[in-house]
Amino acid sequence: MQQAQKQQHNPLSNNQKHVRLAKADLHQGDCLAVIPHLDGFFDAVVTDPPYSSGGQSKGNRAASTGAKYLNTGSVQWPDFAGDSKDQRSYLHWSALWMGLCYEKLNPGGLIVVFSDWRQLPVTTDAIQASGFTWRGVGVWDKAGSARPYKGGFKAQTEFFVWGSKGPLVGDSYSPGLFRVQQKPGEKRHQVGKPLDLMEPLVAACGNRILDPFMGSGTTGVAAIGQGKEFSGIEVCDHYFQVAVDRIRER
Amino acid sequence: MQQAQKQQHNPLSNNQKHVRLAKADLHQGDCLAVIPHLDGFFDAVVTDPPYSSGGQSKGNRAASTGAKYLNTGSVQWPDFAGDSKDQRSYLHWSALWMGLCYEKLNPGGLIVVFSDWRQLPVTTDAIQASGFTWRGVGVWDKAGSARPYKGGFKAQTEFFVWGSKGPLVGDSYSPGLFRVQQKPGEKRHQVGKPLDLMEPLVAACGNRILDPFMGSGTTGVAAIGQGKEFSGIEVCDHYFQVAVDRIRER
DNA sequence: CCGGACCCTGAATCAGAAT
DNA sequence: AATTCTGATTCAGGGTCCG
Repeated sequence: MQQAQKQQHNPLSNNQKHVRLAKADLHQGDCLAVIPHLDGFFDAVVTDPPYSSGGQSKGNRAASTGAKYLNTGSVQWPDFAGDSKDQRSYLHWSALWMGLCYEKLNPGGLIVVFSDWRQLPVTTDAIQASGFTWRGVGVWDKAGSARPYKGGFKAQTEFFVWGSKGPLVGDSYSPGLFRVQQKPGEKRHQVGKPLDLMEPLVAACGNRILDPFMGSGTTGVAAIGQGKEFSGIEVCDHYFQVAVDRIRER
Repeated sequence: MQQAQKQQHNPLSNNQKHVRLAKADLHQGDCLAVIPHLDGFFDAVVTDPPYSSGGQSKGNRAASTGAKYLNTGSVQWPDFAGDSKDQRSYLHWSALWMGLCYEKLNPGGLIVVFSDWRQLPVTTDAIQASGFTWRGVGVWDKAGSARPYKGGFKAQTEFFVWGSKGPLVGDSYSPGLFRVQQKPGEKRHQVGKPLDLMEPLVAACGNRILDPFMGSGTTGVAAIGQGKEFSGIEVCDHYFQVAVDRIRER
């Protein structure tokens, strides 16, 4: 019986780190505490929050993410935070951080939020509750690389819910489905998204992009690679460092 | 003729049409009235109900509802701006017909219900409210054949919500995404699904299949083609005739 | 008449295997 | 491989039966 290695994150803790690069502004801390202090306004929020989906019981959800989502004992991932909420508090929490993002967006700004099938209804509720106009559900097709599902249909997709702050202003035309295989060696986060997936999403957005759940920083890498400005927030110190290193290397 | 119209709303009226073929049992009438009188039990419900997106304009949804929603502590689904009554009654109606289907399913029976992105949250609510275990969201990729969306992401997918009556009993392994182009010439119904899409869905199911919103009968054609038994219900007389003719031709 | 040991039951939880 | 299933185990609650 190990002592819980999960550290509690105090939203108001002031031991936040802050790294400023040429086109990037990276914060370590809880996004609920950090977002209100960000400077200026953004054109888009593109993010992949913790899903809080694993497990049916409180105990399962509270388990370390490393254990929860690990299938083969091959790789050890550091835990990530914020993955232990039930549906009600997930909704409330989602509406909170989305509401803070809303305040920091320019009119017409986009929001793009990833979700798995289970949290999809909650995510669409939250995006509307926080003031956005919900405009659609996009699909990430993992190109079949998912567990087979006996007697049913394989969960080979994840979803992104998207919307805007008022009328749309962009003039890009993007598909609503992206078929991208996750190459295991490329993964820097247990549940990280492939760069090939994030690049077209970021390309659909304006110039200044915010990711309040930066993780290993793939959204940032995509944004900087397209010459855009990026602000990222990550609560977990380990992944914050990974993101800083990756974005600095670009 | 006039008399028939007058009696149309009586569930037990015997001027509903009923066509019995070798492997097919086709009813013309409102599924809420017809389902309770169907004989025996089914292995699966595969259907494409009317999406009822009427009355929900983007302008309505654009209004902010955050305060209202966050103040209602115990609401399961949001009472969002504008024509929320439409959403609420769509939910109620969906839960009604799904509940009737539930009664007619064998243990472990599957339910597969199509939805567009807008009704997706309501459909997942309804499927659970009517007793089913919600197990996933599958995707129909229309292979790009959809209107471009300026400043956003093209709605090139529709979805199917699937679940089961208790533990799964089947042993098929199906993908969770189907990429099928709708060939305009093939369409027999304004929103009909391609046969190439319905065939693998039907193949994932057991032997006896029910479609309470038969439309032009594509689900039935797929089922009969696989040697399964099919029962279909369609309220609109025109489409009922189309379905009878198509299934008879098989 | 009361209290406590005892059993029973169903729900919640947990470990392990399979996909 | 951003899980699900099974079966074992724990645990709280309620009832019974004596002391």
